[in-house]
Amino acid sequence: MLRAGFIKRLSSGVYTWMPLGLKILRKVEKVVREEMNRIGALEMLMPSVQPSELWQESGRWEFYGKELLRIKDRHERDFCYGPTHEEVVVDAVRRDIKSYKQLPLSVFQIQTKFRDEVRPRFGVMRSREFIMKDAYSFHDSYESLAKTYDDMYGAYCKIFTRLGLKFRPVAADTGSIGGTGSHEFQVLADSGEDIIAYSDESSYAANIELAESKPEKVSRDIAKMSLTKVATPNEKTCFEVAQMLNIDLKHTVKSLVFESVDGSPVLLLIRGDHELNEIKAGKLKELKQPLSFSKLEDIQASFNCSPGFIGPVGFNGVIIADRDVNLMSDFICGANQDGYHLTGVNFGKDCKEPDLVMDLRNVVEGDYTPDGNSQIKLCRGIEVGHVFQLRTKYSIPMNLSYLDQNGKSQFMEMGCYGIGVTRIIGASIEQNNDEKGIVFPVAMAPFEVVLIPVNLAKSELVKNSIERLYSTLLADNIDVLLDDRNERIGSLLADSELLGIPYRIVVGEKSLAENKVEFYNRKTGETQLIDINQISELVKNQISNEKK
RNA sequence: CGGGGCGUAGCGCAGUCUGGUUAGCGCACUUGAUUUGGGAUCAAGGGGUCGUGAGUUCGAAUCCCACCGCCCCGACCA
Repeated sequence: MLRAGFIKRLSSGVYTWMPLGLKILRKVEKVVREEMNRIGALEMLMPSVQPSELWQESGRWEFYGKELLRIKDRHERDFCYGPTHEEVVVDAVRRDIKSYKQLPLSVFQIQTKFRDEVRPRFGVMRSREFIMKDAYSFHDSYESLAKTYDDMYGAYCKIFTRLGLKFRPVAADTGSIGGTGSHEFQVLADSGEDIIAYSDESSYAANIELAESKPEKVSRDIAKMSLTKVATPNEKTCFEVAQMLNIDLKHTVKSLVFESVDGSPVLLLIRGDHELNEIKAGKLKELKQPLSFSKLEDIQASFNCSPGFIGPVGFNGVIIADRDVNLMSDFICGANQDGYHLTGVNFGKDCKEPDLVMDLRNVVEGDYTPDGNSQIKLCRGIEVGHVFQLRTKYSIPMNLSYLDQNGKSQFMEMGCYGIGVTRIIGASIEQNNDEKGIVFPVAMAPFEVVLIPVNLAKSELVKNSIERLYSTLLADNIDVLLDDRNERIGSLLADSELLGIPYRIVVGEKSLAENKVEFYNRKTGETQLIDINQISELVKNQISNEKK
C-alpha cells in the first residue's frame, strides 16, 4: 500500500490516506453505508474525544487499560480518544428514547477510532488510528435484539461479498466490549493474526480463543503403573522429557503456576502436547485478573524446585485440570524436585483429584467438533467485522431504560456491530495480489478503468481520440482515470498494474488505424482489440457484471 | 515493560570499528538534447543542523554520557 502511494506513515500506527487511498476508502464506505441503510440503520456521527465521566459510569475507565488513550484538557479534566462508542451512544439514546414505542432503534457511524496498541504492525492492518463503522441497536426484548442481530449478520455477509472478500463468520469471544453472543467475520489469509477452527463437513467455525472440542475419551483408564521417580537432569520441558524417555508427548502433563486472587499459587494442568488457552483461563474466577504467571521466587517457595520440574504430586493448593488431563492415567509430570520427573502418576492415588476440571486448552487440528461429527481444521484469518449481543451490559450501569406498555421502567437490550473499514482494504490487498501488484475487485478499486495513451505528446490522433473516449466514459458514469503523465509507456502500464485497476484501455496509433483500442483485464490478464465506438458499452457491461 | 537494531540529501544506503582537508553513492528532483508499444540515454545542476543535548579533543558523522524517535523480536505456555 505504501508502494502504491495509498497511504503514508506519519507515526507508529498512524497513517495519512493519500488521494488514491482515500478513493478506495470512500468506495468501501459506500458499500457499507448502502447495506446499513438497507436494514434501516440511521447514520449519525459521534465525537472522537469523550469525557472520562461516561467511561467511569460503564466501569471501563479502569477496565479498558492502556489501550485507551487518555488526555487532559486545559482544566486538567480527563478525556479519552474514543476506541469505541458504546458509552457515547448510550448517553445520546438515553436522553431521547423513553418509550417502547420508539424501539427498536439502530444507528451507525463511520468514524476514526484510536486504540493505543502495544505493538502496531502490518501497516493499516493493526494501526492505532483507524476508521471503523460501528453500529448500535436498542430493543425492548431479546427477541427484537436477536432479529436485528440476524439482520446485521446478513448485511455483513453482503458487504464482504460485494467487496469481493473470501471470508467466514465464526463464533467469537466478546473481549473487552462484553456481552453474550458474538460472531467475528474473518477474511481468510495466511498472514492473519487470528486462528480459526473450522470444519469442512459442517458449518462449525470458531475463533481459537473460544473453540472447544469434544473430549477424546469419556472416562479414565485404569491405572496400571506405579509411581516412579526418574532422573531428568537437563530435561525441563515436556517435549524434552518425552524424548528422553522415548514416549508419546500425549502421556506427559505440564504444570503451570498462576497467581490466585489471594496470592497463593494455583496449578493448571495441560497435556504435554496441548497449549493453554489464556482466554479460557482468564475466565477462571480462582485466578487473579489479568492473568499472571507466578514469579520465580514464589514458585521456589511453594514447590521447592525450579519451573520445569513442577508437578501436582504433593501439592495441596488448588489444582485445575484440563478435561483431557483429568481423563489421563499413568502420566508423567515434574517431581517437584530439581532434576527429576515422575512416571506412572495417577489422580486419587499419587496426588489429589483436581479441584476443578474444565476446558483450558487450544483446540488442535484433528480434534472433533463439539457435536463430535466432524474434525476440526485450523486456518488463519484477519478479523474485519465483529457483531455482539451486548444485552444489558451497558444499559444497567448507565441506566439506559424505557417505559414498557405497562408504564414500567425496563432496561434496554443492546447490540453492537463493528467493521474495520481501513482494515478491509489491507485484508483485500492481502488476498488479491500478484507479482505485478494489487488486483482490486471493481467495488473497491480506486478507479474502474484507466486510459493509457501511447505517445500522447507526439500524436494528435491519439490525443483527440483518447480525450473523446474519456468524455464518453465519464458521460456513461464510469469511474475512469486518464493517465496523461508524460512518462514512458512502460511506466504507465506498470503503474496501472501496481494500483490494481481492474480494466485498462490503451489507445495508440497502431490500433487506431483500424479504429480499435486495446482492452485489458487485470484479473484474467486477457487483452482484446475492441472497436473504439463499442468500448464504453463493453466496459459498462463488464463492470455491472462484476458487481452483479 | 525486556532484548536487539537503526537514525547521514525527498527516499534507500555507504562512511563510524581505527577521530584529521571539501561527507559520498543510487534513485528522485531541475535544465537541455536525443528518445518514446513494457519501468530510457547523455550532459550540466541544485540539495546536508550527520536525530537532540551535553562532554572528551587542537580537531567529532566517527569516541563517551544522557535523551528523543522509529523498526524488529519477546512478554514467562517450564
